[in-house]
Amino acid sequence: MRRQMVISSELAERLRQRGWRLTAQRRVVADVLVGDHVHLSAEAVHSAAQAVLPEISMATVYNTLNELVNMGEVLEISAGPGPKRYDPNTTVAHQHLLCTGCGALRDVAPEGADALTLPSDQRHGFQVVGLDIMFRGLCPACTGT
Amino acid sequence: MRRQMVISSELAERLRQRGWRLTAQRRVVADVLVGDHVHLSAEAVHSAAQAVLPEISMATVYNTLNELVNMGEVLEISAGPGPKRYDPNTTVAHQHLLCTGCGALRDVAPEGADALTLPSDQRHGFQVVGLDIMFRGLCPACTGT
DNA sequence: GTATATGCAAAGCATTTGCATTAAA
DNA sequence: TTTAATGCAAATGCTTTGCATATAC
Repeated sequence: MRRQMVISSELAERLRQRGWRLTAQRRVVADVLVGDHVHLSAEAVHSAAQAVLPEISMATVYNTLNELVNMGEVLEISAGPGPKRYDPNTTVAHQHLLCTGCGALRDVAPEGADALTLPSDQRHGFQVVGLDIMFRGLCPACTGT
Repeated sequence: MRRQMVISSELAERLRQRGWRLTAQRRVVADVLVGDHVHLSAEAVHSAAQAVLPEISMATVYNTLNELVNMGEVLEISAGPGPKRYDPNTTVAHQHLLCTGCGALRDVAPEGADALTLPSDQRHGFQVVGLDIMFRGLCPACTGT
């Protein structure tokens, strides 16, 4: 059994070294975004951040999330209706499984993902950079029995 | 050489037989949504529809698109920023290639897509129904030489 | 001290909704 | 004739932006 050690601002500190101006707000947002199967909406990040720093604004949360996405430290996921979600799991390649009933989202590692390629006659002259896979289904709670 | 024959309402007529109340507006929207590599925004559908039926409203376009999506006759694609797009190609299984520069979207048939599965220990109890694959890259125009 | 981030409030865009009118069946 | 679709305009939800103030460096 290992307890979760709160290493405040592991990510934030790393970004500071890259020249990121480290504010209390940014540190809190970075601290919220840790772990697997974490797919928080901006709203959820804001709530969690407010628990620590009550005066943090939505605008700052959005600004910070967009910076983290542009820096490649957080993934942005648009799935189904509702707001975008933010996924801090960038170190391990993974895909997603979405419940079309309730929107629940899980990280998954499908089999055969490496073998998946786009033949050159299918590339339409594009320079292909990456791919995202979204499995759709119903979670246990939404399956009805 | 084969000229495109305008078969007015092929889709619309089929849906009428399924009990869809066939109005001029719905017929026009259905007529706009034909072909491969067709990924129109609601706005674009509205413009194209207005060329034929000037009085058609955005609300009706959205209503109709949502019905077609719910009937499984049109696919809804959320990719990157900007509005959703609508893809009438539902008969042939296919995936998408997105230009992250300009948003251009192409239908593709990747290799190895059939071999792609989610092992049961990765399903988190979900009943898996399908999957979407989005290749990301830069189109010829956005590659900069 | 200076450049940059913050908070607020307002604006923006995409989409949905309520309701009286119109049209399909 | 009846039931459902339309158009309009207002409302919604999410996200971005402008600007004066505050803060990291």
